[in-house]
Amino acid sequence: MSASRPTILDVASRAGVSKSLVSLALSGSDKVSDASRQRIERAAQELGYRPNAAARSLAAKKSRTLGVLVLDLHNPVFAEILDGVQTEVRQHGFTTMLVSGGDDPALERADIDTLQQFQIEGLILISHRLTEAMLREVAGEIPTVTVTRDDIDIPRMDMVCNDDVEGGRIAVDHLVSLGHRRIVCLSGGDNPVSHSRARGYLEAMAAHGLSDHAQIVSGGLTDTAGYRAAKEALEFSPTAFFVANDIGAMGAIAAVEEAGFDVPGDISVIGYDGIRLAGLRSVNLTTVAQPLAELGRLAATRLLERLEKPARPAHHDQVSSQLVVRGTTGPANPSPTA
Amino acid sequence: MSASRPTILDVASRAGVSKSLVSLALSGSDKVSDASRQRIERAAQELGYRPNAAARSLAAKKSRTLGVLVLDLHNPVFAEILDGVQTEVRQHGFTTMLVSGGDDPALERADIDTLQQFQIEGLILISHRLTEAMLREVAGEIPTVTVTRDDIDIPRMDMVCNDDVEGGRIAVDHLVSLGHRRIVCLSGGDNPVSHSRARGYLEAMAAHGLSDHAQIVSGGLTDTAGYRAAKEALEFSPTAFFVANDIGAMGAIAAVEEAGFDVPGDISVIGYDGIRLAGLRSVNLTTVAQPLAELGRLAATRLLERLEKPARPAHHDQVSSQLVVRGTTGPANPSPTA
DNA sequence: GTGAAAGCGCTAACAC
DNA sequence: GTGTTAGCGCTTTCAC
Repeated sequence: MSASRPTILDVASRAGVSKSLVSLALSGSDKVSDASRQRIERAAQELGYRPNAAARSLAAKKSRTLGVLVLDLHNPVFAEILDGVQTEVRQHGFTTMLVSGGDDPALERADIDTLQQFQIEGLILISHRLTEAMLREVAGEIPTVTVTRDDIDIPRMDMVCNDDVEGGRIAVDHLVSLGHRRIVCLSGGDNPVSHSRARGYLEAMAAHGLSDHAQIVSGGLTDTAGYRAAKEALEFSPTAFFVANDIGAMGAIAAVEEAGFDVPGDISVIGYDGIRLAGLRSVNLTTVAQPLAELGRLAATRLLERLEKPARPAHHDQVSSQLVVRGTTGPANPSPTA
Repeated sequence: MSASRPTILDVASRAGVSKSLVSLALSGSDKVSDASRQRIERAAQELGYRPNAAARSLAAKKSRTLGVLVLDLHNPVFAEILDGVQTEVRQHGFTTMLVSGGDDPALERADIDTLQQFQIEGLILISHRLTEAMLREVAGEIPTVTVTRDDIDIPRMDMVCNDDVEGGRIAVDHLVSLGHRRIVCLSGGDNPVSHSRARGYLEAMAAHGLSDHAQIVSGGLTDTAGYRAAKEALEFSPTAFFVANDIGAMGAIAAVEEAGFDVPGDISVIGYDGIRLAGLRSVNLTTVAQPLAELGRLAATRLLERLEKPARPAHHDQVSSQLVVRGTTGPANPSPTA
């Protein structure tokens, strides 16, 4: 470890020019002669110079960095959305700073705080833990786009979402077409995504004249939550479960099989999200698939656009899901046995 | 969006003190009178003051931020390691900056570059894509600890690893104890983890006098890689697969079942990692489980220690895995039929 | 205890 | 084209 990192000044003196020329050259300005540019680039190269983002951001008053907050790194659905975000963001020469981890709103707010201290220029929220007040506060301070959350309408905040109500309907329609009537919804708990999906479920059940059978068991968006909810929901002797997300559905299947039922022989299970994992033959989960990478790409695009035009009205994008039929749903079994 | 964020100067004038006092007070110095401290804290509060990390890092020449590079966000194994990292890092008042995404060494090097520009004080590498030259370069510039990679010994670089050779042996011992002989290793490809695990496999096969049956098919560390490798390996008519990691094992199971075989009736499958997902009844994967969170915690600890004592000799920690028997391994079936 | 002053490494006018 | 000059918001001596 040498004395200390070389600065733009070291590069300047080595190249025999002033530090401003170095700055210009390194930022790709066209008002630098080729000769100088080359000398500067060589000097930087030889010195192993690396710009100091802190200084740059301080001076330029922009960091070219976007913050991303993610609900839960354990659920691969976020990695798939992030792929889309990254692709788009990189193309525009921005960097991305990722945080995750806080389980409650306050911790999550603290995570965003960290992001803000790093002078991020915009924020992508792939989470829904923030309270409305917090969200308003954040969105008021920094260009923000939410992914997967459309419950709170804030003037200049963009939202990109899947049509979760439609998705819920798609799931129910599929199940009903297979002859199911006692369809229980294992909801993902108290958050906008889950609410919408549950609403779609309710609407579709009603549309099929099945309101009497409609039954929602509230759980969460993790595997264990799905497991528990399914266990509890078994008492309604359902022939099918519509689970709020794929990971939860995997948990639900575990509970169903543990209780001695066959999937889909006795009970069908349909998930939501369309994570790659669900496509594995060993999982083979029927699901309502969102265009995950597209969701991420769109979010990044909207945010980048807003950085250009901060005042433009909010965009509310909605993408559509698609039913992917695999092995966990099948014809209704009128009297499943344990 | 108001004029512009309040700075330490705004806080100072509102509290009627100088900016240096504010700085002192906010960093918890004891040479500030209680009266001043309170006025300052109130002012900061009222203004919604948030420190500018860029300025702070520039002035203090330290960022209190650690960089973390992760191989693949799609594999939950990294989320579980990260949990351990985060827990430890937060306790010490440090922040963590996470990057991931580059598929090849150069891109990954670029990711680290980004991290360095943000003046991270230390680096946790949960990846193994970097070439030896790159790793030396990086480790020479910044305190670095690798997790999950112990192939390159660099003077002041700490390493925390699982004993993957032992893990490989554990897997084989388990399979052999079930009567398996034609055990094929679906390796994770050309990287240190996979090499060690494969070596453990080879050693154990030899120890059991099964060297003639030893067979390694090279794949990768993703579900699809496991799937493909298994498909290919079926030609050796194995009675068991030892797969380099859990996600790969899930892919392998898919291939096995797709070919009409039963797991574990015809072919047993054992994975490696011990991700939570593997414990789901619907997956129910027998595996060699690493203490994931502990791995992360240890890495963070070592790095934090090194920041204190930059020159101390490198620590090479090794943790042990544990066999977790679940439903994908069973007694050998002498003649599996499709 | 408290304030003044000198930078940290960089960008962005502005002169030349 | 190129150099000079002010800061960006903060920490940190060093006087008082």
